[in-house]
Formats: sequence, structure tokens, C-alpha cells
Amino acid sequence: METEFIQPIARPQKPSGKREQTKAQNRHTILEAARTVFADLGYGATTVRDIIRATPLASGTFYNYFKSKEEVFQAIQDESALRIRPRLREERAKARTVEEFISGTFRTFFEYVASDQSNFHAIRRNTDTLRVRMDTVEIIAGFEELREDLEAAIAKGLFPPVDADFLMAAIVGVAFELAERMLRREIVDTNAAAEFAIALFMGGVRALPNLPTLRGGDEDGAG
Amino acid sequence: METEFIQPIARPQKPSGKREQTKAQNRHTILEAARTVFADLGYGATTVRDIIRATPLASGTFYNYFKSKEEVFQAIQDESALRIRPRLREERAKARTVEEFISGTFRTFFEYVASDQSNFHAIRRNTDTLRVRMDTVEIIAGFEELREDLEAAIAKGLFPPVDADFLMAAIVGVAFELAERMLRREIVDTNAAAEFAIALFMGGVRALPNLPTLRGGDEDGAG
DNA sequence: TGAAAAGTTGACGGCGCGTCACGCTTGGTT
DNA sequence: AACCAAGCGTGACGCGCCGTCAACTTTTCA
Repeated sequence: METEFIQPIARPQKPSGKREQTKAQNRHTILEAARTVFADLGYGATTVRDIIRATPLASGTFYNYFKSKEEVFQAIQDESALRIRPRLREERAKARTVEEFISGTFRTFFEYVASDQSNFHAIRRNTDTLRVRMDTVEIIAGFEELREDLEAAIAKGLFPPVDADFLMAAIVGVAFELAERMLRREIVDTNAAAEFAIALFMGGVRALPNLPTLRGGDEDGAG
Repeated sequence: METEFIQPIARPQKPSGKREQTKAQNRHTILEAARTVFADLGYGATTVRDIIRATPLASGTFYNYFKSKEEVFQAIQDESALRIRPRLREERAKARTVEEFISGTFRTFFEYVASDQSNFHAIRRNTDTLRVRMDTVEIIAGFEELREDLEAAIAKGLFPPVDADFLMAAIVGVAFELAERMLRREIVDTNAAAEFAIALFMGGVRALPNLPTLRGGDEDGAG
């Protein structure tokens, strides 16, 4: 047997040595600089060098933490996703009606977007009008959580039987596109955006099962 | 008015000299190469040099036609937009009911997307999972046409009075996001996607005016 | 036919890229 | 305290992409 990996009794608490501290600090410095630069130049126009320059670190150090600007962006997006996902999940878990489900989802999302505008600036302010959306691991997981919750709600009889995959996609599409419009207006009115989306889906969900050639739940529908 | 622009008698027919011919040919060569390369490497990973290499031309020649890969992409997107916009406009113009309006829009869009998959490949096949949407002049014009048509339909009493800007955004969001899902499935079923979207909006539009704190049409409502 | 206009070419300086040999800092051992 | 090995920061380097431009070729027109 080669390396045994014997734990020296136990090590549940953070080592928190100088080393770990600097590492966390550097990572944070880079992410913070990246946020600024992305917001400033837009994702497309930003180079790794721009991020490094906005930092007291050397170029080699950057690459100890991230492989590319894509990975930095991904980390930033993941952070956002991890912040909002539990809130969305909780809203949907405690929903007792369709209205609560839909309403909780959209209100939470738009309020988060409004409070985190810097991230969305980076997506929009780009050379010409290139819009960028990075579906990171955590973001995709968020989408799939939504789909699972929809499927569970359908199984419970809360929702009528519809194609959960398409419904998830529609919710995501409306959420992002309305968020975009919402931020573009002079007064950012999360309430107006949320109420619009909620009304749309409340009416839509009722109408959806009446599809003439309905074949909803073909794909993984486990009854 | 300063410059008078006196036409030298008339010049309605194409000059069609050798020069013009080569120019059109070169432009076409570059766009065709770019389509291939974008589809192959994804938009993000593609460099101008990659496009040039897929071409018998010299690097300097490329820059006689386009400033950057962004501009090439824009040209490709604009071509698509110009192809589909008249069809969408026609569908909506001849609509006598809300159903015809919504249905014509989505069916036309999804059928176009299915017939033009190469463009959408370029958007999706990207380093990691970066998704890119370029809102070019022509695409934005298409969005605004939709909003105008919605406003006209509301004025005519065809649609109930809703926030046309948000409704346009919601339609766009659902259209693009469902298109994405549709293409991802094994069998590309434009009908299924269209029927889902149509049912969603048919129900939604009916529900929308019942917004509790409705203030629809605040912005440019010349109703 | 001649020559100006238009367009093509590819080599070039500039710069962003990711790497790596070097040296300092840290944490553990005696 | 002294030492050492491992870990990490550093920045110069070679590579390839960027957009330009002076020289050259083709087209147009008188």
C-alpha cells in the first residue's frame, strides 16, 4: 500500500494558516477586479490582462487560480447562482397553490436581479450588442431544480399535466428577457415585471393542458 | 440640404463590372467560410485568422470587407433576420384574431429556426457553455416590429390592453428559449414547440389585463 | 494604349496569451 | 532557534493573433 492518508486524529476546523488566508484573499482580489472590469468593458472586450492589471498580482499568479476569463466569469456566475437558488427552492417548496409557486419564483428572481445589477451589466455592455449568457454548472442545476419542482408539482396535482421541460424553458426565457427590459427602464420596478410574468403564466398554465394534440410528458414522464 | 446627389442620368441596373463581381464573390466566400468555422469551433473560440485560413484570401483582404469577427457574425445574423422578418410581418398583418397573431408568429419562427440550424449551432457550441446572442440592428428592428404590431393590435381591440414592451420581451424570450430546447431534442418537432408557446400565450394574454395594479402602456402609449 | 483608381497581398510591429525557471515565504521538524 | 522542503508568487519569454500598410496586380475609362 502506498499512501494511506491517515487523518492525524481529526481536522474538521479550518487550518486557516497564512497560506490559506492569502489564497482566499488572492482569489477574492481577482474576482473583485474581474467584476469591475467586466462591468466596465463588457465581457467580450475584456482580456485576462485587463483583469490582471486591475490587480496587484503577477500574471502567473492569475493562472494559479483560473485558467481563463471564461473560468472567472463562470465563478462569478456560479456565486450568483448559489446565492439565489436556495431562495427560489424555498419559495417553491412552501407553495401551496400554482399562484404561490409562480409568484414566488418570479418575485424572488426579479428582486435578486435588481439587487445584483453589476452582474447583468457585464452581460449586456458588450462590443456592439453581443449578449452573453453562460450556463454554468450551478445555473444549469438551478434550471433542473426548477424542472424537478415543476414535475413534482404536476405529480402532486398542483399543476395540470404539461411538458415540464418546455415549461421550465418558458419560465427561464421570460425571466431573463423581462429582467433585461426591467433593468433598461428608468425606474427598475421589480413588481411590475413580476406581476406581468405571473399573470402570463397563471393564464398560460391553465390553458396549456388544452393543447389539441397534447402529448405532454412523453420524455421522462413517470406518470 | 448640402449635397445634392445628382444621379448621372440614371443607374438602376447593376454595374456588374468585373470589380463588383469579385467584391460580391469575396464577401460571399468570407461569409460562407465564417459560417463553417463558427459552426465548427463555436463563436467564442473562433479567431479572425481561423476564418481567413478557411478562405483562399489574404488577411488584408478580409479587413477590406469586415472589421472583426463580430462584424462577420453580425452580417450572418442580419441575413437571417432579413429573411424571416417579412414572413413574420405578413403572418401578423393577416391575423384577424389573437390566435392567428400568436400562432402565426411562433409557427413561422420555429419553422425558420429548424430550417436554419447551422446558425444556432454557432451560438450554442462554445467554449464551456457560453451562449451568445447578438442583437444586431436588423434583429432589434424585428423586435420593434413585433412591438409595433402588438401595439397596433391592442389599439384595434384585437388584444386586451397590456404592456406591449413586456409582452414583446416575453414572446422573444419564450421563442428563443423554446427553440433551444426544441433543437436539443432528438426529433425536432416544431409543431410541439409552437403549440406549447401558443397555448401559453393564448391563456396568458387573456389573464394579463387582470393585473391588480395594472398600469399598462405607461411608457409610450399613444393609445 | 496608357495611366489612374481600386483592390489584393503578406510581412511587420504590437500585444495578449500561457508557461516556467527562479526565488521568497511558510509550516513543520529537529 | 535553525533548517529545510514544499508551496506559491513573479515576470520574462516564445508563440500566435491582431490590424496596418507599402508594394504590387487588376480593372476601368478616356
